[in-house]
Amino acid sequence: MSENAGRWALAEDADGWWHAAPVTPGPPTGTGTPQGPAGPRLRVRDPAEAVRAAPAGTRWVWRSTAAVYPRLLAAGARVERCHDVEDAELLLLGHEGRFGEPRSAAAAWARLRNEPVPPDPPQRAAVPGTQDSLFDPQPAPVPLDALLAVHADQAARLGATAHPDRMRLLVAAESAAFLVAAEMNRAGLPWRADVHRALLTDLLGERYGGGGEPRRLAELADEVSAAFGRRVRPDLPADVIRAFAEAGIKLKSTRRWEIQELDHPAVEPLIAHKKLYRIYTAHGWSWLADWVHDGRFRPEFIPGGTLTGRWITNGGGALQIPKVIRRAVVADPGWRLVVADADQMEPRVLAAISRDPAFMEVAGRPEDLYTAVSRQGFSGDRDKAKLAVLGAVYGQTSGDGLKNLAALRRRFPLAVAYVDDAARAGEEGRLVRTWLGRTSPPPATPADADADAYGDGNGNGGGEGGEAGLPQERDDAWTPSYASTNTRARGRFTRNFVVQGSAADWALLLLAALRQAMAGMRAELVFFQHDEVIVHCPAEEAAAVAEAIRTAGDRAGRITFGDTPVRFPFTTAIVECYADAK
DNA sequence: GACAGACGCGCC
DNA sequence: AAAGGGCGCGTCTGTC
Repeated sequence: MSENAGRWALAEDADGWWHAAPVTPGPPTGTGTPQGPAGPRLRVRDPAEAVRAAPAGTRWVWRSTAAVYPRLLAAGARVERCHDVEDAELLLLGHEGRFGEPRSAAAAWARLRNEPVPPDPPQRAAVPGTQDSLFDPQPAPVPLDALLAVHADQAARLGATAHPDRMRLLVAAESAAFLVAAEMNRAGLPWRADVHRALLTDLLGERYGGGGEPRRLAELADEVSAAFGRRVRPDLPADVIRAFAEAGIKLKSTRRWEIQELDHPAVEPLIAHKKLYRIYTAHGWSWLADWVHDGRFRPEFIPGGTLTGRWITNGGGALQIPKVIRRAVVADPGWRLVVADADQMEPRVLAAISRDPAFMEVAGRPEDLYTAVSRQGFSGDRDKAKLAVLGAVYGQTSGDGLKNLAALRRRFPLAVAYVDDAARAGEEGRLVRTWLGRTSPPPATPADADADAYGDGNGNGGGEGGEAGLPQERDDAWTPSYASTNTRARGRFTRNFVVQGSAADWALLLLAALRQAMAGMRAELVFFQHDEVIVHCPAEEAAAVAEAIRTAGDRAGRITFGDTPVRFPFTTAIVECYADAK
């Protein structure tokens, strides 16, 4: 993760030639003046040739890692580091309060020259079985000189942020994350289709006619109907609510937690049906046919896809694999899965960012964090302590959590004040940032939302009564209760944003550190889910990988948050099957 | 037939 | 016990 290795820029032209050149080192000019090439330019058909021509450790400046790096990987050209111009632009625009402006390299280049700014190309849905990248496959090419100019401009803007070192770290770490994502997309998660099929038949029964409704689902639907005395489709919420109403039970929804307390014979088969129907539709036979090929499940991982910086996956619902389905994730013969889950990641991050001395002390002990908290004002009740911490992070509004929250506030005043401050900022329409500088979007403005409880008082968002003379008819929307509901929701969002987002910051550094540590191994990162990684490796590498993960966790903590006593331990399992990890 | 939104539920 | 944060995605439903 050193910054001293030198940079090369790489760009494709409209004719499919690739141009590469070293970037002049030195301080950013701050004036948008292009940093010129420091050496001869390469013009090649295959971008991997450029990578091989540059020194090892070069940081590659390119438009989009997702667009370029899969091609390099296919040609066997791994790179150590990069600067993803379009991701950097997204982060910088957010930091500058310009959320929503186009983030493409072409747009950034146009802004530099005061020319019309092209909108970003629409995102395409993932196509099963392909490795297509997120954006339009044929974006407007950006010449190498334009790329250099945008890169120089970004360097200057990074220097002008609230904490330049942190923001530069965020950009570098998320660029590294795009490298990790491309490599994970290429590797795929080992997936035994035969195990999955056996599992489905075991849970759902045979399919009528080989491809029809599974027997067990039909039986449960019949049981539900029998309990109501008429035909009821359990997969139609309106039908279920009507049926309960006929039985004298009024329901607001058919959510499980609302139904499972009812005293009615339909409840048990209905809930069983919900569970199995979900598996059938979301991870059943058709999912298998769409997403698993040649023993691998290949979702498209997208770093920073959420507002808070958490990753998303495109296609296949990779971050929502039901626990029961994890039985199908099996290492290759002679290989292992190292499954590592960061212990209480978000509370530890809150300790690190709030600098609450008592909370940092608790988060630095080599034990379960909630148990440690429970001895501080919770009489050793771990569940209560956990609810209090989660209530603070999520913005609990009612229930026992509030009472527990008061105890938490007495023992850890700075930690609670940190999230309370973030909530107040949100309620007042201000922006908040993660530790490294990812910035929350502004509240919705009257022009682009049905209703808006903020925006007045600071002139932000206008108040001209809507656009094009279209007054917003929302007579039910502007009542005080509506406004305060929206305001509080905004506060809960920003409260959670600083913690969830700073945790996502840390996770980027974790992945970068782990990738670096595993560079000489055959081990491959194959899965990442917020606070959990899976590495697929030869059995003889498993112990070293587990140790590398432990080291990377604390190293990521120090790099992200500076000198802190807070530890970031993992629960790690070396298994052949993912389902055996918990 | 395409599309948008609501719903519900899987994960963290 | 009940309800707060972030998502993806399949289904249904209403609309054009």
